[in-house]
Amino acid sequence: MSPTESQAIDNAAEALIVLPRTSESETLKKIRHTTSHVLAMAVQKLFPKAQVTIGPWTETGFYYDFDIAEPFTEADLKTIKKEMVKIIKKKLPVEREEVTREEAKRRIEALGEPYKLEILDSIQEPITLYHLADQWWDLCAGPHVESTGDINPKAFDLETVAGAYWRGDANNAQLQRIYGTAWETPEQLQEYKRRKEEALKRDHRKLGKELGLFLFADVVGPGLPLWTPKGTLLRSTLEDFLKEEQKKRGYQGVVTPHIGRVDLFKASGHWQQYKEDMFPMMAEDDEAAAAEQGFVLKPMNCPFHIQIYKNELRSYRDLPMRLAEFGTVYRYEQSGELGGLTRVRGFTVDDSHLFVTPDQLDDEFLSVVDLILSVFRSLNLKKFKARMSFRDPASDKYIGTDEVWEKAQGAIRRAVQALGMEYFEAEGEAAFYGPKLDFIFEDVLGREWQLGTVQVDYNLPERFELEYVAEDGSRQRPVMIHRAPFGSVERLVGILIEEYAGDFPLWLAPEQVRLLAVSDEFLPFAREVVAKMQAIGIRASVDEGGDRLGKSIRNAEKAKIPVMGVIGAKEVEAQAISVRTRASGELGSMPVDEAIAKLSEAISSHGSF
RNA sequence: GCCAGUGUAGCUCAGUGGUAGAGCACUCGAUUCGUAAUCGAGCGGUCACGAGUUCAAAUCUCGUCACUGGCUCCA
Repeated sequence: MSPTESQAIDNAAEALIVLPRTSESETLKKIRHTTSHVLAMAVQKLFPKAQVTIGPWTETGFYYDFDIAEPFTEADLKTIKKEMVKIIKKKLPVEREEVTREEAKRRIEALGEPYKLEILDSIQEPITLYHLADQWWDLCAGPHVESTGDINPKAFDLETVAGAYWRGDANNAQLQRIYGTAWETPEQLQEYKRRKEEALKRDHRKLGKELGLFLFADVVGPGLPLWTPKGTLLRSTLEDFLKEEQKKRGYQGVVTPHIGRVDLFKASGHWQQYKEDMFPMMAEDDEAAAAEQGFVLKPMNCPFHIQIYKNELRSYRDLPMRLAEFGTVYRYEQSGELGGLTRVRGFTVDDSHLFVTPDQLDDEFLSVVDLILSVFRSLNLKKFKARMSFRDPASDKYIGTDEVWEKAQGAIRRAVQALGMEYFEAEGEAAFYGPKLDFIFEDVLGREWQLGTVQVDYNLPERFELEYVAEDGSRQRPVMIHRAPFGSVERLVGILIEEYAGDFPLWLAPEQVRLLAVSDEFLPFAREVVAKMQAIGIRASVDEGGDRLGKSIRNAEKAKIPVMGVIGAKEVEAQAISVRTRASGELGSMPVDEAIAKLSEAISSHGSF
């Protein structure tokens, strides 16, 4: 779990035990580094054939990768942990030795550790070895604690085993990785485990099921979510909100089909560069299939929007032209990559393609970033990182010339500098047609997901020979901006569920108000009140369950409904409801009209009741 | 796709070789109740699917599918 999540679930009372990230604590760096070596030593003692590779710290612990024929089991972890405790209790001194490259090579060869040899080739001087007394040593840069006795045997744990590729490359051998965590005190370890469990309670898959927002059905297929009425209300509210924002900024809605000819995607380059991520082509017969004549499900919306642009000869007076669509796309993600709503095979992009003149590019890019940031503000999303996603010049997975890429990347760099925002740069993260500015969020497990994105594209206008007529009558090529503030509605909903822990703000809540009758005789009045609320668009309902009040309240609380209205004899008499909110509890009786006015105001201002 | 784990009622889970259980939900009946669980009865499962071992399989073996964690990959 990362600190951003821990902050989210940290109440003042729970923050007594501080859990720093490894990068924030020299002590934890040393403890975790040394613990990973103790792990490796223990593994090699128990499994002499295991070869060591690397064992770095992570922000919450450490891991070590081994090459071993038989993968580790959960039971092995217990045995390994016992062996580690033994090593810790021996209080072996950790000794640093600086050696020449030749000497290191000689010693590693003597041990027969080919992976270490490869590492040696890739590191800079000084070359240091760390010894656990005279019993074990590893090529390592440190830092370490002074003795294995400095590791608290009650403050570390082995968490899980996993496969991992050598040097992160799927073409290389698959190694066996053991993940562990280590802290200064047993109390920190307990707190870490507690927070991890706490975080899991807000997992969007768990809450999505409990709140009845979406589901997956085996017969429909993996990674293809189905949205319930409640989940659909949530999605639509988000979509409507963004549509309104876009209307204010000169966007025009379009609608395009879910499938198109292969030829379209050949023209765009998708068929050549993106085929592996697409569902297989549908062809009428074998002959058509052989000739690559068929239809594919769209993995992106851009080629379709381009056709709309191309439909007429455009003038510079028409630009910028901003075509927007909530377009559902399909990508054939590998099975092991699917998970909840954050990674699916069919999802809806809040897509827009802006066709601009070169002169308009910078301003238009800035205004898109402004829209994205304002959307995040409205959703109260504060914990994100901005990533400039550039191409990897060494890779051949991109289309277009170096010159054009330099221009596009330059435009993004100018924009983030003009905005003075914090960002980081990542090579190899660009789309195949252009560089991006991406906005990255974290899920409950600390995994990072891209949500919003803006992309500068000189390549598709070229490939589709897009033009506009300039002031001087000449034909010019427009630049395209691809952008999606949400990124994907599915992923956004997943992240929002976790951010809010299922407690949606009033304006987003699928069910905003539930009226509870103290006994059945008050149901008619409750229905009357609900009808008034529904008439002005408030998502209200009556609990018709016939339960006692306590039970009805419990049900509404569990459903995380923001506002409850209790109705009994007194309320009917006074034409009022007794308001109870999820956030603040009982608020007392309030005339129906006043309650409705207040609700209505809170919803439209995105405030709370 | 790769490594590992999991799959029992709508949900959460118990059941480790001898013909399947609990709580909640749902239905019905009684109760008409004032801020987080009223009482009782009933319904509900080809134990993911398919093979195999066995006198006998939810339980053991193999395969398939799905999910979970990790790797690779990505909105």
